[in-house]
Amino acid sequence: MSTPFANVHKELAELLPEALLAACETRRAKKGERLFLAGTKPICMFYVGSGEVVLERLGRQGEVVVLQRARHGFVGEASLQSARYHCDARVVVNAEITTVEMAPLLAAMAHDAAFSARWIRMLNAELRRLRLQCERLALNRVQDRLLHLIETEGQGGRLPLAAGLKSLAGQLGVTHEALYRCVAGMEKSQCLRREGAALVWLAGDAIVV
Amino acid sequence: MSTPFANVHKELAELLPEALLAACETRRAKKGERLFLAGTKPICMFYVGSGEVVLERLGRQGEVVVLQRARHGFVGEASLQSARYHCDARVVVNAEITTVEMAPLLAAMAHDAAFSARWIRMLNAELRRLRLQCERLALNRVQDRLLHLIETEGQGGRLPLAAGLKSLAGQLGVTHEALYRCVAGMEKSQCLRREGAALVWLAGDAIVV
DNA sequence: CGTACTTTTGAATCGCATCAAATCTGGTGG
DNA sequence: CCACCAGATTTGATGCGATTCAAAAGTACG
Repeated sequence: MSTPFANVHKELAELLPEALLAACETRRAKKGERLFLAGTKPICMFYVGSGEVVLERLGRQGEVVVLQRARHGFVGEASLQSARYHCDARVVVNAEITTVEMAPLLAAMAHDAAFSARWIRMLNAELRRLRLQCERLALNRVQDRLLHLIETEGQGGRLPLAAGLKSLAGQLGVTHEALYRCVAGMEKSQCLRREGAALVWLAGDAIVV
Repeated sequence: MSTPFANVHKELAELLPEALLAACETRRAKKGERLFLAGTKPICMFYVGSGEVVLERLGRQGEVVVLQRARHGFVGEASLQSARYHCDARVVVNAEITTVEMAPLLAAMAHDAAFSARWIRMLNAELRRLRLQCERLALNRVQDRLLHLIETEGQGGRLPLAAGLKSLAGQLGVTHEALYRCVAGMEKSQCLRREGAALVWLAGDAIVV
C-alpha cells in the first residue's frame, strides 16, 4: 500500500496534501448525531466516507427543510471561510466521518496551488450538482422529480436508498405519502422496481411522452 | 482613481489580479444574446456587471428551466475546468458583460494563492445562494417562495425586478399566471407593493403564521 | 414484549397548472 | 403621428396532483 493513511477514504487521499492527511481523524458517527449546528462557528470540516448525512434548516413554521443529502464527500464546505454555519448536519445512517481542522486546511491552500485547484474543482462539481437539484425541484410532479434524480444521480438507472423512502421524500421536496404512492404506481406500471435498498428504473419509456 | 481599469466593475477589480484585469474586455450585450450554449466548450468566463442574464436548460418536454438569474457576478463559473457547458446563458436585460479568457485565469490561479482563496470564497457564496434557492423551491406555495426570495435576496424588504414578473416567475419555478395572481392578492392584502421595477414587502406580519 | 419509526392506504381539500381570452405596453415602420 | 405587432400583463374557468389529516400495518431494536 503506497499511502500510509489507509484509514482515510481514497477520494479524500487524492484531494488533500499529505501534511493534512496526517491531521485527519476518522471515526464512526451514529444515527442521530449532529456534526454541527446552524449558528456555531466552523472549526473543522467533515468528510462523509460512508453512511448518510443530511444538511437541514428549520423553516419559518418550524418545518424541516433538507438542503442536501450526502453519502459521500464534504458537508458544510461552503462554510470554509464563514463566521458560522448556515444549517445543521445530522447523521441519518451510521457513518464514517473524517474530520479535518479548518486552520491547517486554510494554511495548506495558501501555499499549495495544486491543492487549491483540486478544491475548486470539487466546489465546481458541487455547484453543478446543486443546479441539478434546483432543476429537479422546479418539476412539479413527483414522478418527474424521481426520474430526474435517477437520471442524474443514479448509476445505470439504479438509485441507492441508504435511508429509506422517507428520507428520499425530503430530498425531493415532497411528502412521504406522495412518494410512496408514486413508487407504488410506477411499480404497478412496470417501470420501476425496488431491489432491496435501491430503486431500479426499467427502461420502458412509456412515461417519457 | 487608483486603478487603471476603470471600465471594470469594482467587485471584479477586487477579485482578479492585475495581470488578468488587463486581459478583460467589457462590452454591452443586448437582450436576447446568448453568451454560451450548453454542450459547447468553455473558452471564456463571463462576468455580469449590470443588466440581467439567466442560465437555463431545456427540460425533457422542451420546457425552459431557469437555473439561475444573475444581475451581478460570474455566470457559468462552475464550468471552469469542465469540458463543456451544462446550460445556456441568455441575456434578458441589456447588460454589461466582462469577458475573461479561461487559460490566463487558470494560469493565475496556479501561482497566486491569494487569488485562489478569493475565488474559493466566491464559489462558497454561490453555493450558499444555491442552497437557499433549493430551500425556496421546496416551499409549495407561491407566496412562501416569493417571501423567501424577498427575505434572502432583497435589501430591506425591497426586491429589484429588472426583467419583469414573468422572468421572476421562472426563477421561482411557477407559472407567470400564478405569480401575477399571488402579487395581486398580496397587494390587496396590503402586504406588498409594486414600486416601479421593484417589489416592496410591507412589514405587516399578517402572513407569518 | 413494547416502543418508536417507517411504510402503506384512504378520503377530503387546496393550490397550482393549464387553457383561453382580453388588455396593456414598448418599439417599428408607414 | 398613427397603425401595427410582439411580448408582457391580467383575469377567468376547469381539472389534476399534491398536501393534509387520519388510521392501520409492518419492522427494527433494546
